[in-house]
Amino acid sequence: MASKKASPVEWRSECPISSGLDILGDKWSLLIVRDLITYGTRMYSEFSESPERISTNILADRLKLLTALGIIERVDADRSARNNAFQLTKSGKELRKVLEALGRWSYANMRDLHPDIVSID
Amino acid sequence: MASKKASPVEWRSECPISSGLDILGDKWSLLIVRDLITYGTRMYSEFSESPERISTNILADRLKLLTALGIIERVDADRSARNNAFQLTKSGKELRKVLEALGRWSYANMRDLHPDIVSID
DNA sequence: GCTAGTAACTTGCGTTTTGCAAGTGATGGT
DNA sequence: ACCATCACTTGCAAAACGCAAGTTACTAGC
Repeated sequence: MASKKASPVEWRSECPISSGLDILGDKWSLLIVRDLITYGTRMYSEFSESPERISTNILADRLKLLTALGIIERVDADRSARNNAFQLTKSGKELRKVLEALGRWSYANMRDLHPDIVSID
Repeated sequence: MASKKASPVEWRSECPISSGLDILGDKWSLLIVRDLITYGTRMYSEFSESPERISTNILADRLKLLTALGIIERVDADRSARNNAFQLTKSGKELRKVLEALGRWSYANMRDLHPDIVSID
């Protein structure tokens, strides 16, 4: 039978900010997006090399979720996982503005508490 | 003795995006900021009335953290907690750009998965 | 100044999510 | 065909969350 797939997310309200946080409101999802903006494409094992050291179970989970939401995809949709990197979809690329705003805010406002913070590229 | 207060946050790296997520990377902190942008000031119990229904223990925790980080403050710094609302600091107000970027992204990109989502004001 | 009412938290406890380490299994280069 | 290695899974301990109920302490009215 045709399966009516539930949304991968529980939406807490109709507010777009709340809805954005329902998806991206954790410490890891936007770092995956950041890496893809920085490097263009990225293989599974490469994500683990970023300085924040995401663990593989969380990584697998988030890659699945971001794929289900249409934010990232495999570079070659038809090939197996091995040597098949991830890249941003159109929707994922549009997150650049969000990341820039967040990065700028952090650099401007957290330097007192976090002196080593660097400016965004 | 003079206490050397540790930073309220563990910074995972020097990256400003990662650092922003160290502080704000959860499902609730930015909703508190959203409410303060919307209403200007807000009392403790009023936060619980927003449609996402934050529970009081999480609320107390986040208000403490956001205060320690200088993102929010009491309207009257000298008065007791009762009837003493919260408001954004200068640094908190600058988060408006982040929220706008996030809200716009969600509205533009999540409408398929979340048909009831509304546009940001 | 005593007291009642209520805003502002705090506590306890069960559930979910995270973090770490170790394990598994497919694949593609030689 | 072999086997190194990439892409995950699994198990389990620790932390964070969610809910309901309890506690503290202003403060307005008497």
